Amino acid sequence: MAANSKGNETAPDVSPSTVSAVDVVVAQLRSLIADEGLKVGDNLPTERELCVRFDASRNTVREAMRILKAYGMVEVRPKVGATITDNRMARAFELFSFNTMEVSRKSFADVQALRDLIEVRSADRIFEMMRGQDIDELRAINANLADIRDIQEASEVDYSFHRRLISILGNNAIMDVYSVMKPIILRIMQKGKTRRTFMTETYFEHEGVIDAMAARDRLAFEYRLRNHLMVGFKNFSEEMEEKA
Amino acid sequence: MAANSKGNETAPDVSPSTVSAVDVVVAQLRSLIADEGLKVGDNLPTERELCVRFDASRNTVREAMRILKAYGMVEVRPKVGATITDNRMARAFELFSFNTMEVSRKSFADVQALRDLIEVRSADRIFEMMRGQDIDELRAINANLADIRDIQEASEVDYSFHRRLISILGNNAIMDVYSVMKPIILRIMQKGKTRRTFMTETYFEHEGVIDAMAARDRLAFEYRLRNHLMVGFKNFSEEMEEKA
DNA sequence: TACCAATCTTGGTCCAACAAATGGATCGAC
DNA sequence: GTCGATCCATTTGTTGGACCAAGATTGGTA
Repeated sequence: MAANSKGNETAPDVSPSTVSAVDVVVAQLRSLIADEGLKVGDNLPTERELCVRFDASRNTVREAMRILKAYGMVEVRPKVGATITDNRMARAFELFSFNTMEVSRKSFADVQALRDLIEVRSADRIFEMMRGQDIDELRAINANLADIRDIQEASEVDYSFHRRLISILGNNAIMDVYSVMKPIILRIMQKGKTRRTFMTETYFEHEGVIDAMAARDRLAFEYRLRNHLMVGFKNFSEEMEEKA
Repeated sequence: MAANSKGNETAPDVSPSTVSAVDVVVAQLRSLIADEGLKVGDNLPTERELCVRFDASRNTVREAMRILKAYGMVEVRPKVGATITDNRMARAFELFSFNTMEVSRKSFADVQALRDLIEVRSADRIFEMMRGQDIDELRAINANLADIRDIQEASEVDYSFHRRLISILGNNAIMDVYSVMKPIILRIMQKGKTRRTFMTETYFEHEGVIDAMAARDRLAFEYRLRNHLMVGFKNFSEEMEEKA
């Protein structure tokens, strides 16, 4: 058993002020997983065993475990222990499920600017890559806006439309970025809108974008798409104003 | 199947993880933030005050705080306390980055395309936002290429240059994306280059970009920067060919 | 063999204490 | 009076220990 410890092993180096014991344990746990070649489904040692192995108190180990749990890397069950999982994606979405805490205004603005970059400024490449099937599917997706039952569903359709649009680029990195931003994008879409707004304005704006694509009119595409994005952000800003 | 056990009737079903005390505190913290209308920058009560307010032990409060910290919702400093932040997007991207360890050739191409989008296609905004200090700092960073000792160090400087460049946009989402892509970007930069290449070609290409900024010549900026990115990727592609 | 109870294990929670860091107050010098 | 150094109190960081509840294990019994 680790006696008094406290002094810890002989490793005074590094800047100790910025590195907390919990962070060290987190790093050690990562190393442990990597070194042991642990895969999803395997179990970590018990908390008490980790204490002696890392020479840390149980509370410290538990706080480190909380971090891994929050990251969706492990799943802890009483009596069973910590099982390695890979729910990081789901966690990423949960980050924004805290509807109690509003996503900051700047976050919205930044995301919207990035969307403009991705969707509008790559218009040339979209036009270069797009096929007839892309346009057909976009129309099919947009048609779903007629049947939406609530805002939530509408924003999902809206998101699908834009996701399908950039999928034309065939760029996985961009798709990944879009996936991560999805929770925020959904919120932007929902802000200041009603079910009716989606079924009319949003629908027609999308149609306009598709029409521009079908006509291979790049300038119209850019103009309408950018305008569409701006409208969404304007709605959002107004609602923020009212709240304040 | 998992032994049902738990003869208890009418279990609240959903939320299988049983409501642990930590989860309760997390929920209470969320309510607290919402009810008090706390914004980014505000401070939460001290741990001990939260203990009495939520009737929980300090360990429980701390574990709950670890979760919020891991989610990028609060930032805790000794003596200062927990300050509300909104780094959730950065966390989301971090989580996501773990999945992209498998870097295929297409991944490189996709990342490079995204870099083109971010750096070159936002030239107008860069020119709109940039100040004299930005140019000075870019020159200072690029000057470091003269002292680099190895490829690793050189690529770090190279990355810093580009990161500083896009920081002019003042867009956190874009900065987060760039941070996530850093490992891949570094590999792209290192491919097909030598220490000498960095000290000569890369250095002068960067200087050319800075000169264009100083002269407020946007077309030259776009041309040189895009060319710079293409050169880097061309080197990379050639080395990939040889290896294959 | 099948079932059931006692026991062990393990995560969940709490407590008390000390260390380290830092913001703020106090006090002194110029 | 202003500035700076020093001291103090507060707060987070960490530790070790304790107990509990429930699942897992074991062993006994029918």
